[in-house]
Amino acid sequence: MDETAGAIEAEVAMLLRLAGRPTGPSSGLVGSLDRSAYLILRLLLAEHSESVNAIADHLRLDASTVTRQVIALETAGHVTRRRCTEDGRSTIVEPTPAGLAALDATRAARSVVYADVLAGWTPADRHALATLLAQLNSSLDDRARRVNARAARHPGPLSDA
Amino acid sequence: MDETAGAIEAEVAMLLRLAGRPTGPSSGLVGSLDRSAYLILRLLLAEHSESVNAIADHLRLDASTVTRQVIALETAGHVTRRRCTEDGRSTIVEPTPAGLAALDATRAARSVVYADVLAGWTPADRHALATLLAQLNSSLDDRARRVNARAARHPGPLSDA
DNA sequence: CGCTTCACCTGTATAGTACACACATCAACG
DNA sequence: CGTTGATGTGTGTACTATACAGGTGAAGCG
Repeated sequence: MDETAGAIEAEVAMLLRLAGRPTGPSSGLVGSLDRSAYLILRLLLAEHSESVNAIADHLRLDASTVTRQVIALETAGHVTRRRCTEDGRSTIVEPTPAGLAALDATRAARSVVYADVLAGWTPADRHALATLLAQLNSSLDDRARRVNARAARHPGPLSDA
Repeated sequence: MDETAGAIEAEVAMLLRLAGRPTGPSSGLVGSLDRSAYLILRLLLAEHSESVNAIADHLRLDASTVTRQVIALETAGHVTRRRCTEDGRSTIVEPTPAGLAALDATRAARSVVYADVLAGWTPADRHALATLLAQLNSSLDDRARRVNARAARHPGPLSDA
């Protein structure tokens, strides 16, 4: 019944290989933001400001990973960090104008790449793919949250396949 | 006109984050093949035997990376390596029965995960996603080959956006 | 106050990858 | 045949992105 599940899994695995190194010198994206910086700035564009923890939650990343990435973004001048006045434990991360400009440039560069990749596609197929990918991301995120919640209740080794 | 290109790019970037760590203890895929081993064995199942270079080409990986992964697979007993008798430079990689069994187990485990992820989907949407992902992979592969060919002719720094 | 929880940061480890280079082999040519 | 160049593989090294464990300081609760 779910032969499509296996097929989709296989395609995703291959997609990770093909699209998974979008940064690095051989990708044609030199000088732009790497994927994590890109996703963080996209989030900050939508939310204006977020704590490190909130970013980690949105991106399903470890907070320590986000800490380093945010520090790198700050060093690059793309975000500012400050202690939250209401809760001195939190760090508020906000994008700078330069960061938003870099986001825009990166988005434009990547759109060009994908416009090239999708050059032969019909508008209907493009639209369908965009919709289904969004749906897939939502489903993957749902599952990650379910698994996380279960792991928190049963801190033993995972065996959920 | 190609606003969908940007949307697809954004969804792919997010998908890479959500699906990109499928191995590791928190994925529920402990004990299975990692993604590269999985893709190599899938290729060997289809082709029966391949040289290191051929694998690298199929997977768009550096040959040195494939060398290491094939050695790891050999150590794990999942493939055999031998010098090609016709061309002593080439190494012929062949799957072992144990390797094919591991591939099957991994495929099953991953199918279960994706069956779970896709549980709420209509068959039509699943089918459409599988088809469009295959199409996307094909388009990405095409572009990678085009870019590669161009880089080989103009060995300077890339600037193709 | 003292204990616990929380948010963050730092240290360390790992996977996966590429690039530069070394080595062996083949192929072609004189 | 020996030299020369191309090709396939393997090795040394480095880098990125990530997670997990542990430390530090702030908040909150009794």
